[in-house]
Amino acid sequence: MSRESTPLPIALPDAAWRARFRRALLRWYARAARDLPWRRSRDPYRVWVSEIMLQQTQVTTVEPYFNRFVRAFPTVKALARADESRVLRLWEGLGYYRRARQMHQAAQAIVEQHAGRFPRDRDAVRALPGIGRYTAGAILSIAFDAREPILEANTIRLFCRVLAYDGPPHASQGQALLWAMAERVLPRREVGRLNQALMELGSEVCRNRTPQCDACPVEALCEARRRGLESQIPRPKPKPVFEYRHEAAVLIRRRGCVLLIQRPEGGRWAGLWDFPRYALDAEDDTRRRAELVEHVRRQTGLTIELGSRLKTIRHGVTRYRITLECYEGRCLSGRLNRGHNRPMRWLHPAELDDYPLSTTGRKLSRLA
DNA sequence: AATACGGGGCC
DNA sequence: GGCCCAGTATT
Repeated sequence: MSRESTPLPIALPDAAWRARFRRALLRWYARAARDLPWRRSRDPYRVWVSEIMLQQTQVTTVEPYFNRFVRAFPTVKALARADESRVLRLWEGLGYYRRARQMHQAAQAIVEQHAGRFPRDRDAVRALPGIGRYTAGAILSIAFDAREPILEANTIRLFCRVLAYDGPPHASQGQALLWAMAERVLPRREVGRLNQALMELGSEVCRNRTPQCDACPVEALCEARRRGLESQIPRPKPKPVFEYRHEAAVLIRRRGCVLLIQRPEGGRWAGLWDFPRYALDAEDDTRRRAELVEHVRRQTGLTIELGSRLKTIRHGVTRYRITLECYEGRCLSGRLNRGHNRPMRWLHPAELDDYPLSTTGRKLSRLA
């Protein structure tokens, strides 16, 4: 049977080139590899945890989170039987919280369907929530030396330059080319080592802004370097348009407790706890604060008296940026509105440690 | 193919 | 302030 596949935009290197490339890369990696916590063991569970945490997250950010996490949950089974709120608590500040929920769910699936042993089968791994093509390839190659390719930020940049491919790397044509390259470059054995060496080279030498071509083991094989194009490849991504908005967060106090709400399912920070927040017009201050008292009364049934403004936080969030003004409120009367669909609780400040909070919520909790 | 999903590192 | 980061799932 014949399948019509779109031809690759440019030709892939031949076998002799690939052999030279692998040899130079591995020689360099033997000398230059960083000592990272998840490289000290090939336990598939640890490899898995690291790969999930490293999705869209830099190595230096992940390191402390990884160490705490595997200490708290050393095995798949330990993770599977943990409370989700404890898992989220250890994920606090890392972002993309769906990763933590999906990893927790996947751990339970591994216990039920694979007797608690991380599966070696490609399709079984891909079937786990939160594991896509990259992460499956990374785990299978690093933990089991399966001959599986990977493609991620570092190797996209590396391959684009080596091949002098200046098309958009995330479009389907670019992805086809780069995944094909990722597969063709693999050796027969020690696949995990090679995949990690590719990422290490992309991260440490073939850097985004300032490629260190003088220190690169494959400089002589790099087509972008040969043409002097290394600083123009890959082409920068089109920037998303941000929406700017203002919100107010309120610390409402009553008898030594503060009011928390749980963020609704389906939205941002789903299921995490937070201080009540209200969208505001960025207008004059007195009117804003009067509106705020009314918002709180309508939404919670509480009558509050606002104290001083505590601080203003700017934080960048995907696709919009919030300026958050934090007010202190004292609860004068009223009770929590039962009809409101968001769960709310009065909590002692000491109890806040037991609840997974949004990042800004955690910052606010230190004021409580 | 486009979009939602976070927060911090680093210039 | 902007750009980027060991991507995945959904529409």
